[in-house]
Amino acid sequence: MTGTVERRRRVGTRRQILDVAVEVMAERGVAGLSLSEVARRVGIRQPSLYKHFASLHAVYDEVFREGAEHQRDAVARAVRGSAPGLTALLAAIEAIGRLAMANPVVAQLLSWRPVPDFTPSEEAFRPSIEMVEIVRATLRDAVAAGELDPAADSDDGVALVSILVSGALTQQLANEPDAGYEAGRFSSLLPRAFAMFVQYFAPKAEEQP
Amino acid sequence: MTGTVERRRRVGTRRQILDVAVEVMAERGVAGLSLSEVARRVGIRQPSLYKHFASLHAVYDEVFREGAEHQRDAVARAVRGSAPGLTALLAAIEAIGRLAMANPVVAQLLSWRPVPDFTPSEEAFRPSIEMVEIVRATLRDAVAAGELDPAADSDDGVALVSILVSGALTQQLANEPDAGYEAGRFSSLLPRAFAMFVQYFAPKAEEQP
DNA sequence: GTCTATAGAGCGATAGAC
DNA sequence: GTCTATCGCTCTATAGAC
Repeated sequence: MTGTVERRRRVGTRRQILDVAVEVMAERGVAGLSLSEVARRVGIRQPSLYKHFASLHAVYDEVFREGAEHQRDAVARAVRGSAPGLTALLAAIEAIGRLAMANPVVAQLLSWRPVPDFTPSEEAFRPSIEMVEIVRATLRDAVAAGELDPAADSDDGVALVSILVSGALTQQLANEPDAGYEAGRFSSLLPRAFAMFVQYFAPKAEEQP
Repeated sequence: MTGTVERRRRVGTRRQILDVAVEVMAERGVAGLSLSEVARRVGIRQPSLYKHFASLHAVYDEVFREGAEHQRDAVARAVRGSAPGLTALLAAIEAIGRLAMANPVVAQLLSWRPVPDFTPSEEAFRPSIEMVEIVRATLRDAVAAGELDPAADSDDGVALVSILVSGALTQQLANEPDAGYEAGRFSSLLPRAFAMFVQYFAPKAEEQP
């Protein structure tokens, strides 16, 4: 039997630092990340960490970047796997919800600002922008298909979607963080919140010519 | 001219500790509150703080309690000053929004869980429960007046309202914390989010007998 | 209710040997 | 890329004099 430390070594120290960092944040809160604690659990001395990351903020930044990438990829996958338009939009929303509840710490880092002096670098933030563009494109598709009023394809439309998603997840993470996406009192309301949005932007009577 | 420290002394040390605590949280993040820093700014030695509060958590708890009371009072005031039903509900929602943007730190303490090892005491939490009851009562009024479908007067109805409110405020606080309620890209969408809710729970065709 | 003194612990980061 | 040693700083909380 290989000891835990030994096994961990084999995965690559850098990878391991990031995983343990998320672990620590889960226990102490996102702002409670400490490189000393990470080093302790990884099984190296704290100064050795600086060979892998330039600073505490650099660790936050990389966790942010990876989290944003996963989120964008989950949305892209959900959209690709669905009929374009409203079906894809709902799939995207649910994908974000499931991912957030499976990884609450990263979700908090991405959508709140829990570490006051940390701002993600431009590079770390880029996947989030790309994700918004994907959502925007599904809104455009839904409008083109006559499923939504043209007003939905707008900055306000995207903002309203993000309000619904972040509202459900915020309430869920703050009140029942361990409930899971399906069981959660708030996260399970996401489809109904989506229905509110769809009804609000229901296309007017005129059909496309 | 009275010096700052002197003036502060006159307001009462306990009051001052709470005000400065909010100040510090605004600068360092909610989780970054430090009694040493509070004592420094108040102009007393840090051990003296313990004559006023038993611990760091006790300070958090009191900030939470006062914040929850203010929120409840703002909602009660908004409801009392409006026609019962939907008008009152919108007024309540906007009151929460304005209060949150005027006091972002307290809003974060109330609706997120930014301090991992702090949970508000039952007493501190009570005003929040009372606020929810007020909101629930306005839903009941709106249903009785035929403004909403009976389904709106339910736990899910309240949860959906809270999702809209916390979603708009979370996005606003995380992305444009200094924008103010009226100017904020997200907070200014609260009335439209409310309209989504109203339309979703529009009463069915039958009138009351 | 304020003070001094102190215990006991934590942290991020750097220098320099191997 | 790991280590030891260390700097310099932060913090919460308690004991006990006034």
